[in-house]
Amino acid sequence: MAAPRTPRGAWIEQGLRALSAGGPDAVRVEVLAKSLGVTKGGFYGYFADRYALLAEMLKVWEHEVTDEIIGRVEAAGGDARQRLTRLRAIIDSGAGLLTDFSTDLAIREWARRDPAVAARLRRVDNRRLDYLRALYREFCPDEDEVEVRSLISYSLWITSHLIAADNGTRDPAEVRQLIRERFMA
Amino acid sequence: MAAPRTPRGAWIEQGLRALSAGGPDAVRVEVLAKSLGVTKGGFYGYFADRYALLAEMLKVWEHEVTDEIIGRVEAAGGDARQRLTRLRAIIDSGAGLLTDFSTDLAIREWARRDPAVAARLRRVDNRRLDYLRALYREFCPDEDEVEVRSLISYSLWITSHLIAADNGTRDPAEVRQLIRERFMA
DNA sequence: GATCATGTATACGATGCCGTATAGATCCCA
DNA sequence: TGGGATCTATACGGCATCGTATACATGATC
Repeated sequence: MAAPRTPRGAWIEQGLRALSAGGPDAVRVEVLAKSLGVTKGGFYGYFADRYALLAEMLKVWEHEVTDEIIGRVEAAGGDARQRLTRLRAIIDSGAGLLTDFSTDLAIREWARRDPAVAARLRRVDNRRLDYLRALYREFCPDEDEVEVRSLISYSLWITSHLIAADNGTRDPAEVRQLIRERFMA
Repeated sequence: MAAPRTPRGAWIEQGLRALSAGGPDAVRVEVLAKSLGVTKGGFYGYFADRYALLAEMLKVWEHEVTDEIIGRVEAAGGDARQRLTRLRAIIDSGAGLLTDFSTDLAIREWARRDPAVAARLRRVDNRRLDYLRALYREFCPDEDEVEVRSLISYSLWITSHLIAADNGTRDPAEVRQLIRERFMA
């Protein structure tokens, strides 16, 4: 059993890279092969077709951007405010292919044309919002307030990668910081 | 000079429809032709190539989603709160191909891989946020507060079409309404 | 009604990617 | 060191789309 020069995981990882950079349409078998320095010869040993790869990519992504990250935040312990801060640090560090927001956005766009992707995205959004709610609830007694803070936090994180504006009277990053401080109060 | 069965504008409109539905990669000349009940024969009389069409689409989009909408809101007059309400009504009605958020999102994703698109998107975001700031400023004296409200409003509008979550203790739409009421205060 | 500009259909070669088939290379293990 | 499993390169036919070239259709104008 020869060690694969290009194991299954390498195809998935490169696929996610391509997805992140160019959307689902950019995930082409021959293009991935080329960027892996290989021909597509081995690909069809791991995957039935291009769609099987896309499905696998989604599965890996879902796990990484929910359980994996939440696990890492929880592992270090601390109170809710500390964990919120750590969550933000991990997410914003962009460490890792999957916590990079580009992938998130590409999948959001993809979800609009593929119901299966939409279903998976809904699970991810629910899981993440549930986690935010749980954290805010620890120091915020009013349930409406918990909902408001969770939704605003999540929305601002998403749009911080999406809105390109830059000509307000304040730097957008400053404004976001201002908002965050109010919520941690 | 025969009246064109498929005038220039028809190609642009159909292009925007395709963009909205499937992203920039879905804007294919032959596909558009087919959906217009025509072959691509006439296309190259209007546009040098596929990229010329994409550029034209962007130009039309930019005008429609900024000047056009702002103009309509302003035309009807009223105080800032009334105009904010009307802006929301127009935007959420989804009336028209271009106020549909799908196009917005497709262009946002596109902007991540094309600097020219990114530049145009930045102009659009700036224009929209400037308008929001101007409205909030009319009844909100604190400039930080104006920035906070504008950014949250815009972010929530975007994510309302982007986040699929549905399992909180409140309906997401309710939560957004709650947030809006606080800002109009 | 003939002319002419303009829009349209059709045919073409080129390119990029798909999925399959087959043969060669490589490494583990006996 | 040879067998066998597994990964890889190459070649193939097929399909979609590109942009070009050319001939046909149609309606305005004289």
